[in-house]
Amino acid sequence: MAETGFFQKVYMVAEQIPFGRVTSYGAIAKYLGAAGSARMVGWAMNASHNIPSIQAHRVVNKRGLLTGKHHFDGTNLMQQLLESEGVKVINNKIQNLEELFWDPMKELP
DNA sequence: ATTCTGACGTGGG
DNA sequence: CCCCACGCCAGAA
Repeated sequence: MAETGFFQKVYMVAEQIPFGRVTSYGAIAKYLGAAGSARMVGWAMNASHNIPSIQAHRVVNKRGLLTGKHHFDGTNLMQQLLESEGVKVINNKIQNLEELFWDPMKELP
């Protein structure tokens, strides 16, 4: 089942994000070879709503801002999930981002 | 077919 | 660090 679909890859990475860790759309995009098209990753994540295994709340923009929190069920659901994992979020922004950052290019083969 | 928007990134100030 | 402007590709009206 070598599905090379774009969102398929995004799902694969999103599901592999470790607990208490976060990554950026651009990092995933680059890992997929679509560097510069980070928006497409966000678009793929939007379609990931059908997959409960996707940890979309662990995916933020490079600044650590929870840009996609508006797409979750509630308004602060994303932040609560992150804080529940030990990630400190202040003003929709992840603190200690450099420490929590998980780079698929570096962690995944 | 055209136009705008969008879960972004980068460069410059 | 923050703010502004441009570029990326796909989808919706």
